[in-house]
Amino acid sequence: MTTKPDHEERRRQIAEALLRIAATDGLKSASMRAVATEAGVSLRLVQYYFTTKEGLLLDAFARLGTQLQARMQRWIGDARAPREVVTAILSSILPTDEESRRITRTYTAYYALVLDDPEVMGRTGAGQPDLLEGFLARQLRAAQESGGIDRERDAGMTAAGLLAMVNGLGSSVLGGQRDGRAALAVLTHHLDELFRPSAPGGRL
Amino acid sequence: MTTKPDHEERRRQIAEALLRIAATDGLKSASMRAVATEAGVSLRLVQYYFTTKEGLLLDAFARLGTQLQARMQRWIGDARAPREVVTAILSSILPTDEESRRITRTYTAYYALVLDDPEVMGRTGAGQPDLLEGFLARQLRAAQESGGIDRERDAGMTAAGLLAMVNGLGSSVLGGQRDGRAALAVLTHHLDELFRPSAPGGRL
DNA sequence: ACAGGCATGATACGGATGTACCAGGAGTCG
DNA sequence: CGACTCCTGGTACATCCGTATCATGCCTGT
Repeated sequence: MTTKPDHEERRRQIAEALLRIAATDGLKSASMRAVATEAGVSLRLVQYYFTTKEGLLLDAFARLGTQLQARMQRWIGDARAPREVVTAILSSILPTDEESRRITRTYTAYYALVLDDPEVMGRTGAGQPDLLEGFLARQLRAAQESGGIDRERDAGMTAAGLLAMVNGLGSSVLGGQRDGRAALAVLTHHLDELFRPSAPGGRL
Repeated sequence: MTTKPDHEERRRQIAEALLRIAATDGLKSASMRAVATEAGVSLRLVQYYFTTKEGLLLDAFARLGTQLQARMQRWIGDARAPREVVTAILSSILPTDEESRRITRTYTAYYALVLDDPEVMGRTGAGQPDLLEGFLARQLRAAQESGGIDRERDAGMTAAGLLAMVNGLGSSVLGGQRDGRAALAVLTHHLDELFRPSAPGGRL
């Protein structure tokens, strides 16, 4: 078993243990020792593969981002119509099933962490939202081109608003204010509002 | 000075010290000792007035809620028209000035805390959002009555969406993705979108 | 086959935290 | 006047954390 454990594989194993703990007991419970136990390795091993705890946190965070991105891709699937793509993107973020609940929860934990240590994460995770918002805005503009959305809407503003709304809805679900279904209902309601069938003879 | 320090006054002094620390250095930096130092009292005093740390956290949280409510009342002022009330409520939450930034930041810290200890806060802070959402929905319905908003809109859904959006915008501001002005711009854009009977006039 | 280095285990160290304990001062009421 | 109760201070204790240190094994290259 000690034969060439493939550095990367070990790192993945440990980082995912961290994420597992963060999702269930919160990030503050993810001590080095707890991660080691969860991953089934010794404390020294965790220290070896990730010299410092910050290193471990950053690496795990990057993997979390990859997981979310993969989930989004999966939800988008082969959808090509802008409305479907937009719906898929936004719905995939909402904590409706166990996976998304786990991801959202962990993301929030990291968010709280970055608020306490404002400089720790430079743009490791800060660039993502802007990219996503830009992509979303482009999809909305495409929908405008094809007549699905009123052309007078500001795509950038709408994208920002939708993303913020989904984010807020996720928080409310995690906070127990409503469940995933209700959150999804709010989202789809607003998407229906946005993609309203334009009345014949001009917009209302 | 040792004469009847008025229990309540002392508690306020200490709890506000906790909030001050939470707003600047994060909740995790708000140790008993740090709070004591910030409040200018001895550690024993903090222990005396709030037996346990959880007691202190809960008390401070209640005061934070009061502060936010007071701010909202102040922003609403003497506004009576539904649109103005709605705008005031939502804008007051957004981290645009130092006070709201402090409040939002601290609220977020508590939110992260409650995610780790799901049972600690029963409904101490869980009832508030629902009440606010109900109030907001009622204002929206009033706006529909007076013709400010399309009568076919679902007021409940809209209220939930707006609140979630403001919440998400606040997070993005705290995360450094945009500043308070930009967040306010997104909000007002959506409010303009909502409150338009049929007249597409010039925008500001 | 042997040496060198990568990988792993056990444990120690300094610091911080929440809470408990002991001791004393001040005001009040018998 | 004396005792009792409410406050306040100083400090100790047990625990957990991240990290560092020492020692040892196994694989590989030559």
